[in-house]
Amino acid sequence: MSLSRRFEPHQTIVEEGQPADFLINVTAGTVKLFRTLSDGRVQIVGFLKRGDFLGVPAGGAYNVGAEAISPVETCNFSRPPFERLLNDNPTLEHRLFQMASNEVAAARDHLLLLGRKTARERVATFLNLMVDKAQCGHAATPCLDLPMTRAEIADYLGMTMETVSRVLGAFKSDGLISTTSPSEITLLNPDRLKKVAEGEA
Amino acid sequence: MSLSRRFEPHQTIVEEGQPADFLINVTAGTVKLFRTLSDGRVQIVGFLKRGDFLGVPAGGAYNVGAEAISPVETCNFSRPPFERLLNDNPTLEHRLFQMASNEVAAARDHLLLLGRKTARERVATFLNLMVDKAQCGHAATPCLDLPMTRAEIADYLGMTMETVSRVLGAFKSDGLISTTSPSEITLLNPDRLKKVAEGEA
DNA sequence: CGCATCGTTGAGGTTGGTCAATCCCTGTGG
DNA sequence: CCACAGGGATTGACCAACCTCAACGATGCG
Repeated sequence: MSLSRRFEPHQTIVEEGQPADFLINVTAGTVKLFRTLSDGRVQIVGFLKRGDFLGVPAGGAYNVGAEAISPVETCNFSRPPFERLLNDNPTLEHRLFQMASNEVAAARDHLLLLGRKTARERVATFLNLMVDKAQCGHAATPCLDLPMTRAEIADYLGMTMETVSRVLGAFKSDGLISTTSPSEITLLNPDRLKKVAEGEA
Repeated sequence: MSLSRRFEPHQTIVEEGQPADFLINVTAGTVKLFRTLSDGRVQIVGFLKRGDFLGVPAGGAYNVGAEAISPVETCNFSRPPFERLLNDNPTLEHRLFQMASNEVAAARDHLLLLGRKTARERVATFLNLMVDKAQCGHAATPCLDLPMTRAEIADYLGMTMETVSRVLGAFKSDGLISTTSPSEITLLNPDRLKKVAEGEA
């Protein structure tokens, strides 16, 4: 009833509009979820990490595509037995309901970002978000290892990779961050970065 | 345990960050949900109509503000008894879970819109969405009566009211819509408008 | 009738996008 | 060991979509 699978970076996990036969739990790695327009424009709607679910109800088809960013392991539950499990186990459904509610809340933050924030604010918000997710935030100058490319960051933030790159460059000049490689970013001043993210700097 | 309330247009229903003491069910009218930045920028994250809920879990505080657009009636459930009701009634929780999943799907459409669509595409998408919600879509040339102002449409679409106005003007010149008053819009060519919404025209 | 709110229209500016060249790093094969 | 290829990242010059600011028109209400 549960099936384990592996995916390499760039590999497709589910395609938009595909019948949602499985409920997928990510057990390792990072996954991007996205929606696309017919001419190729992409919007990444979220990243999944260990413990996150994909394919929660929402009708008979996945409403997003999913692709592995780093090497990914998943645990796939075929739907009918899973639905039965839910019926017999209200606590589990309660748990999923909580997760769905958190997703709604996260989506609303994302909507504010895409609808109303400037490029600087978007990138700053993104960095803060990544720090929170990585739970390395207790350090005075937390250090990130981003699994995604500049283009993927751009697709998450509703901008172009060039602008992402320029803004990160500006943050470096401003002494807000430092980098060893493109994927390794240290936040030199988390407090100020939080203010930038909210448009207060 | 359940409390009925009325709100006039412009009246605040809940404030962002307020403790979420009630779960609110809209029984009549239209409500806007929004998030704001400290400098006054607003993003509307959704509209509620009859049957929609506000204040579903998501922790101890509302993560959005809510304001009446048209005269609104609500039914407020104080939280502790409602939680008990949920525990005793898995079917009800199942129902709310479905609604939350639908909300996630809607939010993802909205993210694609805000992150990647042009002004024309945004307005076209909005009109289509309103037709669907109003269920007057079976007519060959469905007619809308929008309860919200141009500024509110703009805040939903992540643009300015001027641009909304200009795009609607362009749609009129293109023969896509006609208007009797600013709030009354007839879709003269729903099929083509759908294509515009997806960037295929 | 006059005020207030909403909507429309116009002129001009700015942010971020586009297009293109270059850099950097890593892996590969001669 | 080094040349080269290829993907990602960076940088620059230019451009356009949309925003800003401001004036004006319509509608409704006291």
